Amino acid sequence: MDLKNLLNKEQFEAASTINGPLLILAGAGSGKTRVLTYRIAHMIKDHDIYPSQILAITFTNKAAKEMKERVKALVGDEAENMWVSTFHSSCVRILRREIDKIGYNKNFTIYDSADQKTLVNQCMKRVGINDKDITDREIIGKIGAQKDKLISAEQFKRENEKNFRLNKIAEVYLLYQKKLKENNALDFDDLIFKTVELFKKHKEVLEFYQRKFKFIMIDEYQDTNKAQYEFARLLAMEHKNICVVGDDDQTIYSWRGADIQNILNFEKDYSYAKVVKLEENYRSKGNILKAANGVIENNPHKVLKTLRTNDKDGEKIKIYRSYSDMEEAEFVANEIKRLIEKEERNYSDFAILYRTNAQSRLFEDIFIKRHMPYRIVGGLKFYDRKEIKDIMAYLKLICNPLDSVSLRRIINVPKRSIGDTTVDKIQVYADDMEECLYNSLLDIRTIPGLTSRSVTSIEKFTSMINSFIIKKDEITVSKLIKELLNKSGYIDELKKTNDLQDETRIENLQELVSAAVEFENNSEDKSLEAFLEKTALVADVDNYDEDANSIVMMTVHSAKGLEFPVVFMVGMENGIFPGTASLTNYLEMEESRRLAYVGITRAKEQLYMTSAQNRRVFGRSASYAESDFIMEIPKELKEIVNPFGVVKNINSNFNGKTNTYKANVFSTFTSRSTDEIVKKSNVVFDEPKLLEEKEATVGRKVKHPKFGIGTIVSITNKEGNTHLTIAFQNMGIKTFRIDMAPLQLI
DNA sequence: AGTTGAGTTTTTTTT
DNA sequence: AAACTCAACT
Repeated sequence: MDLKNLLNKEQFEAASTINGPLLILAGAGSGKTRVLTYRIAHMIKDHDIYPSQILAITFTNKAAKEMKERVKALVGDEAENMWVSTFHSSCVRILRREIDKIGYNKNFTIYDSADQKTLVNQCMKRVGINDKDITDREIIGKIGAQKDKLISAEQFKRENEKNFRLNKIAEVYLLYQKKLKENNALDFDDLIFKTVELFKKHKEVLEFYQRKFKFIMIDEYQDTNKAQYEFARLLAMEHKNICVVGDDDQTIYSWRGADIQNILNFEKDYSYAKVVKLEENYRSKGNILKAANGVIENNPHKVLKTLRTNDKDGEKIKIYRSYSDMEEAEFVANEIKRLIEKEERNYSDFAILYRTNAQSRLFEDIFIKRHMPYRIVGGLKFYDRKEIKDIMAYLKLICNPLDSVSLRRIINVPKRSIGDTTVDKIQVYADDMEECLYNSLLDIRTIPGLTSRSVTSIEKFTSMINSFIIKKDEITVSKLIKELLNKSGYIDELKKTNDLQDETRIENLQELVSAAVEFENNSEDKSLEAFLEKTALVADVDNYDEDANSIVMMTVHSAKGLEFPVVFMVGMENGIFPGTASLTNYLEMEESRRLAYVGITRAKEQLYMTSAQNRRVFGRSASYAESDFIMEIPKELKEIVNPFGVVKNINSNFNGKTNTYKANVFSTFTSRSTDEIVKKSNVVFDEPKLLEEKEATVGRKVKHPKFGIGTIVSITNKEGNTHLTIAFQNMGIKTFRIDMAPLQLI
């Protein structure tokens, strides 16, 4: 292959380095996917490497599919033998073959977050935790964080004997793991955790996969956690042919355990590692790239790379601030209409990016009203809908009768007069006999104290499930679902009501049957197990089709790795983006800023940033100041627009008045000179004037003579007096009465 | 056992 | 504003 002509110098360097550890620092839009695909094609075509020796890990299933397709186009069908998938999918594939060695059955069930929640709640009850003291959320978070760090329940318990609270959590963690095993189930984090455990406990298994995967590639390496890092390290130990790609400025998953150190320490972890930087951006116009750099520069970070482009500057970043959130949505809709007419754009050229899923609502409303086609990626996923989850629970049970979480979910859905009390009695019996709930159901006649009505119902239920267990390998998944919908009485129950929602539910279930048919047509392995696996591990973004002609809306997180001609970043307000958590925690703030960076760099040609002076949040009205991230974009790169498309340049009224405590404001956020920051962020210091009540809004920055500068994080009313809670940069969080405190607006 | 209604909570971000 | 939870009712 003539790589030299297909790639630029750095890209060539990266793609032609096959052996040994390689770190590719790839800035946004620098063509890393192109490099990775050519690198693989080059390995197969020019170095006679078997595709089956290649493991490539991507961040989403969509990226995996795309990469495989592109390699296939270059080298032909033999590319099918490569493993290109996410960490989770690769681990499942390994575990399906080997998990019996660590005491699970190969037909294990994957628990989604709802199943996980149910089970954790069961465990909490058993351990005797009042959910007022410790919430399930906190426990689920803690358990997940431990698993991401490869800390087992036993180890976590040992390390926290002295801390009452953590010790309680550790007890839940222990019990939770025990129950997962009894149910023959793994949660998402377990998929990675258990694979690493398997590798560590069974040398021969590890050696097999080490020998198999002589060449390993990992994309989005900056977002790997400890467990994923370890998975890769173990596999690469033998041959050391590991190539990782990433960008430290795009770490946006630290809340999921992603550790930026993984990429920063790569050269330490793998000696003689070669480092290649891809610094030429082929995606965005000059102004967009400069804006992105302007923002990310406010993070204290090592400058590992500098992105540049040869493209024209293009249009300025358009800034719009509306009166209300509804007006913001209207503005976006109008702009899209205008650009479609004036610049002959298609609906599919536009993306609306926000920080939280809940923000899609208003945009959805207006697009419906105006008959503009749109799609939402993320939010309530198809497979998260109640009716779909119910049917999936049936399927999980049929596959793995040990799965009592799924069993309990559907034993009385639709209503079969098997209530909680009855199930609890059977559960007690099952625990005594040390067998699974389903087995006890089969022994129903030997269990004392049940009404004859429930016994009959249960026998009817088990004989139905049994018949499906027998059938599951003989009929197709779609056929199985259809029969299930009828025989279980699920559809009948929905048809009985006049509820409009139930009609939608029936449609959704038909959609599920279609999804099964599609699966049968496209999948190599057509088993029920494969279907469940596929549905458990898909992200919504995996189904995003860039060719459909509609506006797309999603969170900035989901948009990672994607690009759009015109991007609207909406809700750019302190308190929304960055969120409130970022206002009090500088690490959160830095992550938010990276998120903003990711958002900005999604845009190819035009970028809008919009905000609203007033918006409804939790049904209450709230007002937030314009996002700091907008201020961080150098003023010569942006222009203010109004609803009529009129543009005006920003003639900053920056009065240059320096202030002694400015250093305090920004010192935690940046290592750069404060004067420079002040110029950049357009901060204007007014003449001393006390803060008035109507000026106090969450997210606003204020000055206190003693504590310096802080951000208002909440406003409450106590006994007729307005109290402000203010987070100071260096002095912590304080609460004041607005009419007493000598506060000054900045 | 199942329904209704009041009261409570929700917002990060996802495999 | 909507979705969810819990307790008192039928």
